[in-house]
Amino acid sequence: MATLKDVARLAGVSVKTVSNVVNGYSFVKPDNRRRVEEALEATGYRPNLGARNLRRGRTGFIALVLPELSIPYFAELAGLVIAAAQEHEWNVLIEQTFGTLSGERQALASLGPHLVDAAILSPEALQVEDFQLSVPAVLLGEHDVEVPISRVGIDNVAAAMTAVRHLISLGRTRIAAIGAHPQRGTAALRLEGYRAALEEAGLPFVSSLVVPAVNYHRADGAAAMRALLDLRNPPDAVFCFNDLLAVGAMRTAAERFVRVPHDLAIVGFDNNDESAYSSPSLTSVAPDKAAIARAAVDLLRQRADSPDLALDDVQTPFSLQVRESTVAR
Amino acid sequence: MATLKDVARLAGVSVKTVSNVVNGYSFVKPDNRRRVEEALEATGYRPNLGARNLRRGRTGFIALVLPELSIPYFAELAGLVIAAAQEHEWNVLIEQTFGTLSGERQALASLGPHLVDAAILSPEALQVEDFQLSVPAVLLGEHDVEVPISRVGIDNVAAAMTAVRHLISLGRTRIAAIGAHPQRGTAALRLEGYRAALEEAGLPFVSSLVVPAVNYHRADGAAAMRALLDLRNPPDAVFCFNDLLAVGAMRTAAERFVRVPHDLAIVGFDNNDESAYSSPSLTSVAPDKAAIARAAVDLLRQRADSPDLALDDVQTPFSLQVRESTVAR
DNA sequence: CATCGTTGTTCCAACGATGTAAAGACCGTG
DNA sequence: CACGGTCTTTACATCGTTGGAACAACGATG
Repeated sequence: MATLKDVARLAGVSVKTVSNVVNGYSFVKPDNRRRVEEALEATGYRPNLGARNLRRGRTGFIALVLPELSIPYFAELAGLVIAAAQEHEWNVLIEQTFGTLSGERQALASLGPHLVDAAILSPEALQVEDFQLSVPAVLLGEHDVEVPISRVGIDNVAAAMTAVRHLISLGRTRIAAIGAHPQRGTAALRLEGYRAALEEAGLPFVSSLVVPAVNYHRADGAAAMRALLDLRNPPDAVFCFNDLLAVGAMRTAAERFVRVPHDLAIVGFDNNDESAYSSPSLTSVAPDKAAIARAAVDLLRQRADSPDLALDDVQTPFSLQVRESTVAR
Repeated sequence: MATLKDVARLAGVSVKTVSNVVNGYSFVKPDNRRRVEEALEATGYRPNLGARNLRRGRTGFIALVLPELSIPYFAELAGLVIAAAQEHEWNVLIEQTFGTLSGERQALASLGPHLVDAAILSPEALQVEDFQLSVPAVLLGEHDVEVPISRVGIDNVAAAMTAVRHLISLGRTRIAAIGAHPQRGTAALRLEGYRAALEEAGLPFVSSLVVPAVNYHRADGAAAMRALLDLRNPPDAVFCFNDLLAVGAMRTAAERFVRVPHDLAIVGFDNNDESAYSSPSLTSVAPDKAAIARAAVDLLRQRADSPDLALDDVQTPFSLQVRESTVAR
């Protein structure tokens, strides 16, 4: 592999001059520039990023800390983050925490400043005291605890209200919620939105219609739905806190011969790609994932360049994708 | 951020002694070792990976080049590769090619030896002449062209035969195939297996029942299924070359009121997580993704340590997950 | 023609870690 | 107590790059 030295020898100039050409420094004689460029071409020179970053004090990487890539929402988001990072000449390092506190702590611990320039975090269990980071970071999604980190995400309360209002507008009155979770900040906010929409419509808040979910996997949605259908007075609609839960719920409904959407309307959250193709297709709250990815990376780029910018809180847009899983009674 | 120098000063020893302690060199006096360890603890020292790798000539990264993270198969695989790489102290850099030749060439070009120690490739369009790599690499999946690179994957012909034999054993006789593709090596192999299974059973090969797919997305499966249902004599079973195509096909069937599995049995390929939760759930060829990830990383570790090991071709196991989408006539 | 500013180039040091060689400490032995 | 051999530590160079200072060349200016 060719180094600057090799190129310099071939072009008959100093190493620094080659470096200047590579980095687009203006004052290089046309003649030398040509010779250097020819030598670069001839040797197929590619800068050694390790060395460059050692010298510059940057690494060229950002970390993306998320629960699990096998969860479609995070996979889709990761793809978008990678694309957005590329435009800032950043490479993305993905760390999976599997949603556990220890996994998250471990991921954070490995985020020394020599490994990454910045980090995008999507934690589920972290405590306030864990957020002692040595690099600029941004939190994806809202959390109910106050942490000294910038955030990017949608307004979860408003989004949940939109979903539940939609169900109410269809004449549904016994609306369940799947996905309550004592630790998750977003869960608390979505529950708050659910509650607010019910209240607004004068519907009672029935605690037996609120089902927790340990994880947010399909199996958890299926189990929660079983519990709901076993109630003496089952719901006529369900608001699921993510699409996987909704898919699980739909599966249980099908097994129990409960007709979706007629007997049971279902709304999900995240608008996964798969949700447009289920039968029936799933109505879902659709955060603008590309906007989230872009905003997060942009925010980090700014913080990486000037570290003491104030905290920011970027609200990205969302919409409600109405599909077959919700119709009027 | 503390460096070896800081630790050395604090412990009252030379930089190299600290380095020796950090790297587990045996001959350090207990007394010094203790002092160094205390100093390491006190300063919270973490090695600068850039510098270490510059010196050692390795980067600590491997590349995972794949079409798109939003495709569940690759997302699941990526998660497993990351986990497997972690055990070898490798970080994974994901590059998306979006299945285009230019995207793949670009990804390959960026794989200089100073960026990554090795690479895992999942190409779709690359030509033989593109495989001039400067780092050890392994190809995921089989390809019909011969390339001088080690491979890891299942036996696609056998897997396809297993799927089609299953349909035949259920009494299906007009079996379609969705996913033919002129460029993709795996497509050719799966088609070969499809053909072989038909022949073995004495069933005719009907070319109108073989539908190509440009991409392997859900929409392509839906479109292909529409074409099949428009035939004068539509199929009673479909073998889809991946689960996304199968999900699309199921969706079209539902829209057209074709009953799956009774009127139409469907088999997919990849066994995505979502396939267990569709209604009906999807029978699918299930490659052992964890085994693939592990084998690929292990193989690269060996090649990284001793670069001139011979080419290898690891066959990983697969099974057929029979679910609701296939029953006897 | 001495001086100056501009332009272009080179030399040197540094980023933080590690391999090498050599020096130093320490032991037992003759 | 000099010697050799085994531990233990250190100084130094080095990986490939870039920032800064120094230097060199140049025409223009007074």
